[in-house]
Amino acid sequence: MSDNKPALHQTLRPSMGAAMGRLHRLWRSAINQAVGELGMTEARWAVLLHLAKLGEGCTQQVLADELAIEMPSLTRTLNQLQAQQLIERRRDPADGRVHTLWFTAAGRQRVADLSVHVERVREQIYQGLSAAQLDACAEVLLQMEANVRGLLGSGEEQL
Amino acid sequence: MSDNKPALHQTLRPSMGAAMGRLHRLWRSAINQAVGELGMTEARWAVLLHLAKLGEGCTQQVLADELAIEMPSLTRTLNQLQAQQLIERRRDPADGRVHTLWFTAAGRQRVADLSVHVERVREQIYQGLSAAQLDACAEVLLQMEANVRGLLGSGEEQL
DNA sequence: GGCTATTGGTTAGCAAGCTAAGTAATTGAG
DNA sequence: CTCAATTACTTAGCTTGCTAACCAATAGCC
Repeated sequence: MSDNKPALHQTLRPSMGAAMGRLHRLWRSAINQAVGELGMTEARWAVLLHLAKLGEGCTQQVLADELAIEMPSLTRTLNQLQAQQLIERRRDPADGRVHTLWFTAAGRQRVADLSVHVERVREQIYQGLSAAQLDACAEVLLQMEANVRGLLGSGEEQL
Repeated sequence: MSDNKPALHQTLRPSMGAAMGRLHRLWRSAINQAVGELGMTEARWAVLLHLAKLGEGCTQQVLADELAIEMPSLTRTLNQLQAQQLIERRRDPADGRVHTLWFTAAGRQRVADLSVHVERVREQIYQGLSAAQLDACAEVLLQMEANVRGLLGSGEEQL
C-alpha cells in the first residue's frame, strides 16, 4: 500500500459533511435536553440567542440570514416565542412591511437563565480540546460556510 | 479595551454550536441541489453512502447509530429507498427480528453516479483550506462527537 | 417447557427545516 | 400620478428529525 500516512486523509476528510450532520443532531439533542424543562427547544433557543447577539430592533430578514434558515421557518418559531410572551413584533413606522423584534422583560430574563444551562453543555462538549484547536476549527467552519454561501448564491442568478 | 488579541476567543468559540447548525443547513441545501434531479435528498443520499461504507448485510440498528439518527427516521428513509428499488431488506435467517440491508444493482449504480456530483460540491466547500486545516478540524469534530455521545449516554442510566 | 424481559423494527404523531404561492406595503418607470 | 415590480412577511403543505407506544422474535430464568 502506498499510504503510510495516518490515513486521516482518506477516511476522515471525505466524510466531513456527514460528521457535520451527526454532530449537529447530537448537539441539538443535548441542548434540547438541557433547556427542555422550560418549554424551550434548540430552535427557539437559537432564535433568542441570536436576537440578543444582533440586538433588539433587528428585522426578521436579518435574523433569518444570521441563522441561515428561511423566513417561513423563522416566522413559525417567532410565533411560538411570541405566544410564550418572550418576544414582541413591532411594525416599523418608517416601513410598514417590516417587523422589528424586541424582547419582553420575561424574554430577557429567560435568555439569562438559559445561558447558564447551555454554557454547561458547551463546556462538556469542549472537553479535551485546547483553545487553539477550537479556534482553528471555528476558523475552518467559517471558511466553509463562506464557501457554501457563495456556492448557493450563484446558480439562482439567471432571474 | 483589554482585548488586543484577535478577539476570536470571545466571538467565535461560544457560537460553535450555532455555526455547526448553520453549516449543516447550508451544506444540506447544497447537496440537495446537487442530487435533487434524480429523486435524491441529503437524507437518502447519506443512507446510501453509509450503507456502502459499512458494507452490505449490515443491520438497521448499526446503520442508525453510524448516522446518529433514531430508528424510526431510518425506517422511513429505507422505505423510500426500497420504493425506489435501490435497496432491499432481507430477514436474517439466524435472528428473525433483524433486517439486513442490501443494494440492488440499480442502487449500486446510483451510488457511483451520485458520488461524482457530491464530490464536486465537496471540493468547492473545501476551497481555500489546506489538508492540515481540514484534518485538524475533522479531528476536533470527532472529539466533540465523542464528548456529546458520552454526555447523552449518561443520564438515561437509571433504568 | 413456559413466562417475563429485552431487542429489532414499525407505526403514529409532533417539531422544525424547506419550497411555492399568497398579501400588503414600498419603489420606481413613464 | 399610476401601475408594474419588488420587498417583507405569512400561509400551506412536504420532508425528515424526534419520542412514545406497539409487535414479534429471542433470551434467560424458574
